[in-house]
Amino acid sequence: MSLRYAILGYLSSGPGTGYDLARQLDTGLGWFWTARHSQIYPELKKLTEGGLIRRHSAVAGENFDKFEYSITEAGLAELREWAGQAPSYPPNRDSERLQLIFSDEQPSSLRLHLEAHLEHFRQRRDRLRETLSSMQQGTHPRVQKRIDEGPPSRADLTLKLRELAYSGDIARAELEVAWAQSALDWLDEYEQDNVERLAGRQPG
Amino acid sequence: MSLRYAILGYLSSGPGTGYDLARQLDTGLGWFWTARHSQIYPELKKLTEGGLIRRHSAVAGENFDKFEYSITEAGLAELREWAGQAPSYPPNRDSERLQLIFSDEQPSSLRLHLEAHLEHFRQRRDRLRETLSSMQQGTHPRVQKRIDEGPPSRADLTLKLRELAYSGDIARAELEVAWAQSALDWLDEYEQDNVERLAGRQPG
DNA sequence: TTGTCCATGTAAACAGTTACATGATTGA
DNA sequence: TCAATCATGTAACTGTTTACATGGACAA
Repeated sequence: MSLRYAILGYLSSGPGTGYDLARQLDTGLGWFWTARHSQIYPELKKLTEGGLIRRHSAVAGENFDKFEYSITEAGLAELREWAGQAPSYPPNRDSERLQLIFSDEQPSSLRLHLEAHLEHFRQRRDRLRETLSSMQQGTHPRVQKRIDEGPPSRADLTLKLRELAYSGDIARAELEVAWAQSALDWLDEYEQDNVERLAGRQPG
Repeated sequence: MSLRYAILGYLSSGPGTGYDLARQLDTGLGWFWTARHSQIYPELKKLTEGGLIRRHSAVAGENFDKFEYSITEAGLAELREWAGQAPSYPPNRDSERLQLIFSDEQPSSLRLHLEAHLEHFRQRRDRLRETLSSMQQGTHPRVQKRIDEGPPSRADLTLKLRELAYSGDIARAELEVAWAQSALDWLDEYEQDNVERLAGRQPG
């Protein structure tokens, strides 16, 4: 249900094509929503039909047009209305945790599990840091465009809220890294104990 | 795709009805997966057809039978195989963050947003603490059943992995609480500054 | 007898992923 | 001219939610 607002939000910083959106949302890097182009193009159509965005042709090559979309006043109003509502939280679904608690018959797979977790969130943390850093240095094109071309009264808040959001996500990733590290420390001890127990049983 | 494993995992601690599963998964409380009964009953049928669980009648009232499901050897093998794989992480989708970064034109809604966030994760933290606590005290029926009736070699690990999982989720909730609190502190200052700025402009 | 919980299903709609499909532009 | 990237769509499938539907058990 948030895809439409992710699109409206993106376009609220300036016009863009479906392809632009797909690049932003496909990877999900530096962004808070993900979607494939196969979901984006139909949604752009719906938003256009609803009058929340407008579609116009733009030159892509010599005899080839692309379509740019711009947000309308109605779209801006709907985005603001949505942003001002209290957040709602989706039901928790965490397959990593499920796998973890049902590994109690195969502790041998725990190291793989925890190391993959560690690596995943290290990378996420690093990419989030890079993105935040580029925003703070003014080299993030889209955010800088929003700051430069939006109403001056908004500029400070634009950056501050991104900092809040990204530093929060960075802290989340750091927490996962620390969690996995302490779990791996425990696992070292656990496996050491098991080795000693087996050695004690069969000395020599 | 994890629903089948959530079900297999639940049944790996002992037999249960579709209704039992629905109660566990409907609220998602103290659990890592959520589903409605409308999704559970068809999935139980599929799993039965695949030979991963078995269905048998059990007495519910005088002239009324309910259906109990038990995991089969094939089901246990599939559960173990899945649990041993490296975790994979779904693409990030976070409507709360989207709402936050697009509130830069309506700072007036930020307090509502942050207070709702704070309250949501305070409650989640408290419920997770209660669940963990009941497991550690041996009063969590389902987990205690798994510990008591499973192979003794598994018992320590069953509890330890639940502790890892739940304490990790508790730490996540605590992080969100701390994040929201520091954001609210910033907001207090921000609004104070604005009041002073307005007062400075129109003194008296 | 009335309301709450126990108990089990199906149907329609919506959201998201994967696969299919096509063609232009640009730089090496 | 070849590969990578730009650019735009549709179709089929899977997963999830909401709504529809039914009926027994049990306690106030």
